Amino acid sequence: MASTVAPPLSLHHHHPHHTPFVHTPISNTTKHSLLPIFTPKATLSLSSKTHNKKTNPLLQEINKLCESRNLTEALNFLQRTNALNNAEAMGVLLQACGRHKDIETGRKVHELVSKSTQFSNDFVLNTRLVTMYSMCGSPLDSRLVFDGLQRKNLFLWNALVSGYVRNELYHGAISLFVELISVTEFKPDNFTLPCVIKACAGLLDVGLGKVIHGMAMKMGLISDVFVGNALIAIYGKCGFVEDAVEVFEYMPERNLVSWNSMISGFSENGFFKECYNTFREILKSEEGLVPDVATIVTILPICAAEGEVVIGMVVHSLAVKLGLNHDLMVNNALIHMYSKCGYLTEAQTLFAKSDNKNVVSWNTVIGGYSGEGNVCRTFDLLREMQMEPWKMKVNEVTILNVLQACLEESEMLCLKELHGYSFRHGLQDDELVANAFVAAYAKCGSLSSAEHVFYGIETKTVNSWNALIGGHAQNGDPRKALDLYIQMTYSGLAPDWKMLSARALFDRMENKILVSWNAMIAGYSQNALPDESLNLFRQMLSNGIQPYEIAITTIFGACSQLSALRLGKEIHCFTLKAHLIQDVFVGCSLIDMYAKSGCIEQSQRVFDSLKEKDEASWNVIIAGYGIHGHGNKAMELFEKMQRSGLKPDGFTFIGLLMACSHAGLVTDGLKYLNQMQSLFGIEPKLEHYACVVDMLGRAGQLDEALKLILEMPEEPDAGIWSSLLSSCRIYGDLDMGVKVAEKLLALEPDKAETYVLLSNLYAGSGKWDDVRRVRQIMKETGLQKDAGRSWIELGGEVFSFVVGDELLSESEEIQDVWRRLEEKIRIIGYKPNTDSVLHELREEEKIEVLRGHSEKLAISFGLLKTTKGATLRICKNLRICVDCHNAAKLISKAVEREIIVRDNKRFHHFKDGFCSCQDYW
DNA sequence: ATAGGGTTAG
Repeated sequence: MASTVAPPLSLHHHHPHHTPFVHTPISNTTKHSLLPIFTPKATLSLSSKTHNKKTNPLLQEINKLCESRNLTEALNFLQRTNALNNAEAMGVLLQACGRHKDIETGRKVHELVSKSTQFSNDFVLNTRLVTMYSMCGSPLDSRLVFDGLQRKNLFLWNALVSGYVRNELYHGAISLFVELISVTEFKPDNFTLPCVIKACAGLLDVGLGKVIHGMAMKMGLISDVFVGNALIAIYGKCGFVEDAVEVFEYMPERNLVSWNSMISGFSENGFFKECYNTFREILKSEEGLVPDVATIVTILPICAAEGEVVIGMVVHSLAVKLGLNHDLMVNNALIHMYSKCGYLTEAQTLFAKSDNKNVVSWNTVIGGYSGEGNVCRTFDLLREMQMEPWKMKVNEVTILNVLQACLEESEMLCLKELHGYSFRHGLQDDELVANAFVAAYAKCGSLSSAEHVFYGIETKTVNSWNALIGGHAQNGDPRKALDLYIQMTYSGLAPDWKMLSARALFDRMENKILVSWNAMIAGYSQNALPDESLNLFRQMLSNGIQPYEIAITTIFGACSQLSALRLGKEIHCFTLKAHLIQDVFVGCSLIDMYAKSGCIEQSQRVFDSLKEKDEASWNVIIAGYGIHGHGNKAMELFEKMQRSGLKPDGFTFIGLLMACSHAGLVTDGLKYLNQMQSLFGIEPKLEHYACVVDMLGRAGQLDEALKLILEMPEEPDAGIWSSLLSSCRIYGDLDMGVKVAEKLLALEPDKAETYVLLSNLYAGSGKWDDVRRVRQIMKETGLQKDAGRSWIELGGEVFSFVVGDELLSESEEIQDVWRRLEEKIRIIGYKPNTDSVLHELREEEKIEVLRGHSEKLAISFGLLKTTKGATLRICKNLRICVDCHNAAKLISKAVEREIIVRDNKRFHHFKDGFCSCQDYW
C-alpha cells in the first residue's frame, strides 16, 4: 500500500494531463459583459400570501396535519369545515400527497377538484395535480390530468416534462419538449431547459444535450444557474469534462450546486485530484459557500476509491462540525469510505451507532466484509439484516455485494446458495445480478452454470456477453473440457469418477480438473479457446451489440494466450474503427497481446501512441520486455515511468523482477526486491519472491534461492518449490532436488509435473533405478505427463504438433524437410545434444527422439508453408530443450529466417545464428 | 405552481 498520504485538503499539484482544469475566479468585468444577461421574469410578490399562511388558522391546521403525515385526517378536516373550495388548502394537501407518495389521498383530492367547476380550469391546482402524480410515481396520471385540460400554460408543460424526467421517461420528456417548441405558442424557459437537459443526460445523449445548449445560448437562458448546472451535469456524466469546465468557467453566477456538479463530473471521469481541489475551493470560497449533504456525499466516495482515509477523516470531522453526519446518506458514505480504506472497525462502529439505517447502510457494511473475502461475516450480516424488526428488504446490490465474498474464495456452494436466494427474492433477473452470476460461475470454474444463466437472460447486454466470453477466455470451453475429461476417465485414469453423471462430473471438475489436469486442459484450450471466444465475439457483433472495451480486452487476452497474431491484428483494426483505441484498458491489452505474440516492437509502438498512460500501461510494457529477455530495456522503462510521475506498484515489480530473472540480472533483481520495501513501501508478496527465487535458481545460485525461500515472511507455495526443483534439475543438484521434491509432493501429491522433474533429475545423474521407481509411481497413480506440444499460426489457422507426431497428412513431407534442414545445419556446426533426452536409450535412438520434438516439426512445417524470408512464430507448452534451441539458432542462419519461439516462460528470437536470450533461459 | 448536484453495486 502507498505509504505516503497526501496532506489533507492542501492537495497535490495538477497532474500534467489535467492542467486545463484550473478554476479561475470569474472577473465580472471581462466575461460577463460578453454574454446575454438573463433576468428572471418572475418577481417576488408572494409576501402577502405567505403572511396569510402563517395567520390563517385553517391553513395552519392543514400544514400541521400534513407535516405529521396525517393526510386522510387533513382531507377529513377540510370536509368537516366546508373548506373544500379553499384552493390554497387543497394545493397544500396535494403537495403533501406528492411529498409523502400518498397517491390514494391524492386521487381523492383529484376527484374533488375535478368535480368543482371552480377548480377544473385552475392552472395552479392542476399544475399541483400533475406534480403530485409524478411524485407518486404515476406519470401516466399526470398525463391524463394534462390531456383533460382545455387550456394549458407553460407551468403545466414544465410540470409534465419534469414529471416525466423524474420517472425516467426520458424519451417521453424529449418528445413533449419537441411538441412544446413545434406546435404550441409557448417558448421553453429556464425551468424547461434543465429538465430537458437532464433527460438527455439520462439517455447519455450528449449530442442532443449540445443542441439544447445551443438553444439556451440563443434564447439568452445560458446565464441561468439551473441551466448551467444541468449542462455541467450532463457533460460530466457523458465524459465531456472539458465542456463542463467551460460551462462552469463562463457562468455569470454559480451556486453550491454548480460546485458540487463539478466535483461529481471530475469524479465520474477519474480526475480525483481536481475533485479535491474543487472541494478545497468551496471551503475557502469568498462567497462563503458551505458544503452541504450533496458535497459531502460526493467527495467521500472519491476518498474511498483512492484509499485516502486521511482526507476522508477530515471530511468526516467537517461533516460533524456542520451537523451533517446524522444524515443517512452522509453516514452511509462514511461507512463506505472507512470500509473501502480498510478501516472496518470504524465502519462497523458508525453502522452500529446509527439509529437510522436503510438497505444502503446494510449493503455497504456487507460490502466491506465481502470485499475482503470474509464469507462467514458476510452471510451472518445477511441473516441479521432480515431479522431487523422492520424487515429490511434486500435488493440487487445486496446480492452483488454478497456475491463478492463467494468469489474471493471460489465458494461454489455459497454461490449456489446465493443464487437460490436471489430467486426467492425475485432478484435473479436483474441485469447486473444475472451477469454477475454468469461471471462468478465462470470464475469458479462452472462454465455450464455460467452458460445456463447466460442463456436464461432475456435481454442480453454487452455485459452479459462479456461475462461469458470472459469465462471462456479464462477457463477454456467447458463442453469440450468435459468431453476430454470423460475420455480421460474411460482411459482408466480416475475410475472412481466413472459412475458419476456427466453433470456431477462437471461439478467435480471445478476442483479437480482445472487444478489437477490443468496442464492438459491448458494444452487443449490453447487450441480451442480463441476460436470459441471469437465465435462468441462475432455472434455478439451479428446480434447488433457493439463490444465495449471489456469485450475487446478479453479477446486480446485470448489472442495473447495463443500468440494468435493475425487475429489480434484483426481486432486491433476493429478497435481503430470503433474509436476505442485510446481507452487505457484496450491499449493495455493490445500492448500485452503484441508482446505475447512476439512483437515487442509493435507493443512499443502502441505504447508510444497512447495519449494517456496509466500504471497498467507501463507495467504491461515492462513485463513485455521482460518475457522477451530485454532486462535493461525493462529497467530503463522502470526509471522513465517514475520520471513521468507515476508510482510503481506491486505489478510493476513482478514484471521488473521477471525481466531481471530472464536476463540473468541477479544483482539488479536483488536490488529491486530490497528497494520495493525501503524505497517504495510495497510489501513484497509471494509472487515477487517467486520471481527472485526463479532468478537465483536460473543463475545457478541454488543455495541463495533456498535461503530466500526459508527467510521470506510468507509460506512458500508449490509454485516456488517447483521453480527451485526445476533449477536443481538444470544444475544437476540431486541432493537439494530430492528434498525439494519431497516438500513439493507433500503440498501437491497429484502433480505429474513434479514426478517428471524428479525423474529427469535422476536421469540427468544417471540414476536409472530411481528413474524407473518414479515412473512406476506415476503409472500406479495414473499420472501422465504433458506431451510436448507446439503451435504455429498460418493464415489465421492454428496448426498443432505433438512430440513424435505422425498423424499429420504432411508428416512425410515434414520429416523430409527436417532431414534436409539437419543436413544443412550440420555443415555449420550442428551436433545433436542428447543430454536432454532423459530416457534409457542408445545414442542413435536418442537422436531419433530429438528429431520428433514438436518445435522441430512446427519449424519444418512453417518453412514448408511460408514464403521465403517470412518470420516464423511458434508457441510451445513446455520449456524449449537445449537441442532444439541449438538447432533453431543454426536454422535461422542457414535459411535466413527469423524464428520466434514462445515457450511456457518466455520468448526466444532466433536470428542469424543467435538467440535473444543469449543462451540463458 | 414548474427547475439543477448527492450514498451501496457496475
